[in-house]
Amino acid sequence: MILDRDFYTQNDVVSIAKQLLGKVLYTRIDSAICSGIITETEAYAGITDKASHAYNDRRTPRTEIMYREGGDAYIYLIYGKYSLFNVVTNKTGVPHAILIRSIVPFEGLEIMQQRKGVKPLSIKDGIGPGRLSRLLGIDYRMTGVVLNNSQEGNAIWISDNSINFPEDKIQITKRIGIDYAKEDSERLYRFLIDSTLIDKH
DNA sequence: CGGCCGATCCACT
DNA sequence: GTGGATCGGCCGA
Repeated sequence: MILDRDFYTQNDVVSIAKQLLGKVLYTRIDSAICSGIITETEAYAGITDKASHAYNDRRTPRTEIMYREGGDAYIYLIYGKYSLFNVVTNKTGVPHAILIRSIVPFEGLEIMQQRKGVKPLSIKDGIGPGRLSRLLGIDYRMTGVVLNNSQEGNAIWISDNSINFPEDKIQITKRIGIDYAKEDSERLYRFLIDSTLIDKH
């Protein structure tokens, strides 16, 4: 079941970040469908959160996407190399977003392996936010797309496939790589579940 | 314009 | 553990 606007427009971005664990992120790029089970997320709480691109109500051509109604993709380029994938949440005008930090590759493994710039998938090393976009074929130029699969051509969406894991094993920590956010870097906005605890059916 | 910097990753010591 | 890659976004002049 595909997550719809009602899911993304909930008003607690931190709660949504937790709910996204175990959901399945899909892409259809050049007709090829790939997916990964979400195992790590981070909430970014808009204008009051120093770690957010929209901190202090900073509206720019890039961050304008975050001000849209929840359910669109906010994707941006970092370090000149990596496209980081976020989902926009909350109602129009509230620039909340959630970074998807890690997945377990699920469907379309062969296609993922063939993508340009993708290193071979190995069991041991993790898949971070930059690598997961490479694997799924997500590019920062797709920012602003609606998260559904009804459109023609390329698409991104997230589905609830009833994948189970022990809720009490969710780890909650500070966010990664945002020391510049000072006191807001202390917020416990990161959620992750060990990939070995996921029941893929 | 010019200059700084980043919600990362990987090669190398 | 450390530093370099690499380039768009943002800000200040």
